[in-house]
Amino acid sequence: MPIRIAKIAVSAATYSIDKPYDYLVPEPLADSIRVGSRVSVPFGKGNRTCEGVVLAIEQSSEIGSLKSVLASLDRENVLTPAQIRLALFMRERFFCTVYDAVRVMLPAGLWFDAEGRRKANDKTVEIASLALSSDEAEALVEAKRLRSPQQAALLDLLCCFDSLPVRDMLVHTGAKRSSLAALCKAGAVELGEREVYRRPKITASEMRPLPTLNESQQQAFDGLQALIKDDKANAALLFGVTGSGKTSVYIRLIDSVLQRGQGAILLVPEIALTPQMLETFSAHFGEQIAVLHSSLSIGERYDEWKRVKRGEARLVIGTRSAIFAPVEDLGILIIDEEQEETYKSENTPRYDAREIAKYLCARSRALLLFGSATPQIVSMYSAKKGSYHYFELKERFNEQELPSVEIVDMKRELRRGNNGDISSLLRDELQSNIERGEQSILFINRRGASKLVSCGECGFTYRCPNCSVSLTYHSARRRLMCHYCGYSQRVDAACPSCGGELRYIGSGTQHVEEELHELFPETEILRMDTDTVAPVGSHEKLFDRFRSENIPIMVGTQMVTKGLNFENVTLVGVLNADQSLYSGDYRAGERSFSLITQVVGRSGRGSKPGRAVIQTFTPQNQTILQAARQDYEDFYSSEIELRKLQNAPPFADRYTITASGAQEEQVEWAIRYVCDLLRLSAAEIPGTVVLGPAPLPVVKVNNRFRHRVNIYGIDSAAIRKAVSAAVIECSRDKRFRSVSIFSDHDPSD
DNA sequence: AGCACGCCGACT
DNA sequence: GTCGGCGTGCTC
Repeated sequence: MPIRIAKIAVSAATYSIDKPYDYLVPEPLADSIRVGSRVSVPFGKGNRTCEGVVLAIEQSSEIGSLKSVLASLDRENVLTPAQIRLALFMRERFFCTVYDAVRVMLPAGLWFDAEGRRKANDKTVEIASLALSSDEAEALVEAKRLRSPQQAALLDLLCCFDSLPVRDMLVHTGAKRSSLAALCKAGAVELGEREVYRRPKITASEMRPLPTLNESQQQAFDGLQALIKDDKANAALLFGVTGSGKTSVYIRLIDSVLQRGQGAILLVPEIALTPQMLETFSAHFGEQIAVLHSSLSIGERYDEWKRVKRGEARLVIGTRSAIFAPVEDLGILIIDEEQEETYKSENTPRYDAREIAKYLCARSRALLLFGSATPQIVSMYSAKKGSYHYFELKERFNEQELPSVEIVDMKRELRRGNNGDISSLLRDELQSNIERGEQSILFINRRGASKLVSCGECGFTYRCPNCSVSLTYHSARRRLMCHYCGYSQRVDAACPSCGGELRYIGSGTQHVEEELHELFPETEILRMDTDTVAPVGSHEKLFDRFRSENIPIMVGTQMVTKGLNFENVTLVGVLNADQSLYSGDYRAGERSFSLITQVVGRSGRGSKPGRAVIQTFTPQNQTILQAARQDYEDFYSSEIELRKLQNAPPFADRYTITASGAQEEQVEWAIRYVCDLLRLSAAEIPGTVVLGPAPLPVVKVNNRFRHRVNIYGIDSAAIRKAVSAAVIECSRDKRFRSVSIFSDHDPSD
């Protein structure tokens, strides 16, 4: 008799021991255990039960000394063969276990809590249906009319609709449950259950016809549509300045894919997934859309996932993790604002949705479309060298003029005796906007937006006890907080070290708001920051207020830079443009350019021309000047030269290995060992360099010290192999037990 | 990571 | 004798 053996990826395995483990499939479970279903299995010396996913099933005549699968956890295969392949790909690409990959691919509702209960179940409603022919039922209605009017009403309702949810029937007729029970007992009505979906609320709207395209949109659309029909694995970059109407092109492309009977995925950065945006898509695609993002409830996400898996929704719109939606026969995968860092996960598995997108499109011969007003340098490089098809939307919609931009030198401002956050030019511009009844937006770079508390006499500053950073003051909570571990404490009345007076430095949004109040005492100001712990939808409400109440000035961080169109905004100010330029990361330039470009693009979206004021301490900085001119081409050509000199992407791929632990000497010892291993294998890979080890800029977080080594090179596959081998060897080495080690592809921290 | 096994010292 | 400390090695 042949024996069935299941190859299983187990949840208890760490990266260094992760591989398919063989288990016997006991005869009674033979039917329920399938490739792609989850099981529970014993693992390790203690045989503690853990979860596993079946990767393959093989027949064998050997009766080895294998353990047996304990139970099946799914009735169906929750993973398709394609998803299993993807999990294996992710292990190789992102240095995670197969189970880590599986965990992030499936919706949270499918997972089990500590008691082994599912976190979300299929939701059903109780329905009542007619158990009689309509003639009999109508006769019964007449018979009941006088003595049992409630029963008659219920029956009457069912004569019109064959079956209805019980709740609705009772509410509608005002009948008691007992009346329905009586009808059941009499055999006139049957009760049953029907599955329902928990859907995220999208503001309902009338269906709209497809958008008509202007000439340049039409050209891009024609070219891209040809690539869809091509049935090859094509990738394309759509470069479109802010306001050039990329969304209309997306809509037409998605429509064309759906018409062909294929599926589509549209990824957007967290911040762009606004109700307005969803409303636009729902007005074109209605019920075909499934929405997947982090603020859905577990049940909603689970049901949206089911709708995709069952093929009922063929267009998925969502943030990073929506890349895992099980869309059959993918025709197009669009990544909007492809430069956004939110597409890369900072937790295990440290996946990049853009990398997964490339993999998926290559496999399913779908069109991969990256859209951006400020593409990543690496993407534009691919386009220039021809590995991506390239399309451009040149005109702003309605042929609006780009805003006129002024750069203000804040050093000069300081010399003139203005040590506030608002330059005199910006003040004058704000003044004239207030007088004209037009709106203004002021943007504060997030990195500069925190407030330090320090002693004026002895220079004391508050430090986090768990991390190597200063605490920042959050006026909303009136407490000192750590951005890294969440530690918070109250602030003292006087310096705890010398008793001197404490000063608050830095320009938080609140600080700017106060300064504005002094400058314009009569004017209402709306403040919006990312760090205020805000309930879902509250940003929307603030934006709505800003629009509808025509509030003259809005001050904010990151939030205010993205996507939204405000007709009446004709002035934007960037208060500290330099803040993001000098972080030491090779992407700092590209981040700043993108940020400033987007802020400036907020101005003049309506009929009136826009202005922008950029305040900086380095007014000659090339990136700032290029962003001010919205000159991507120029930025690209200088930046690409820089990258060549730095041997940075796209000229070399970068991987890192990070060691962390409570004792810094141990961590340093381990990372030095990793570094040696890496140098040894890098010597065998041409064009590869190992840099480091070095402590991270913030060396201690949550009482753990972090040190890192970088490896740069062209042969990515070989480098990944070397990196993986080094990580495995080091984590198996008992000398480094107290140290944990992980690797990542080009992290941005 | 997490668990058993084993080899050694301290204590009933 | 034997209980329990932690160093070592393996996980189908």
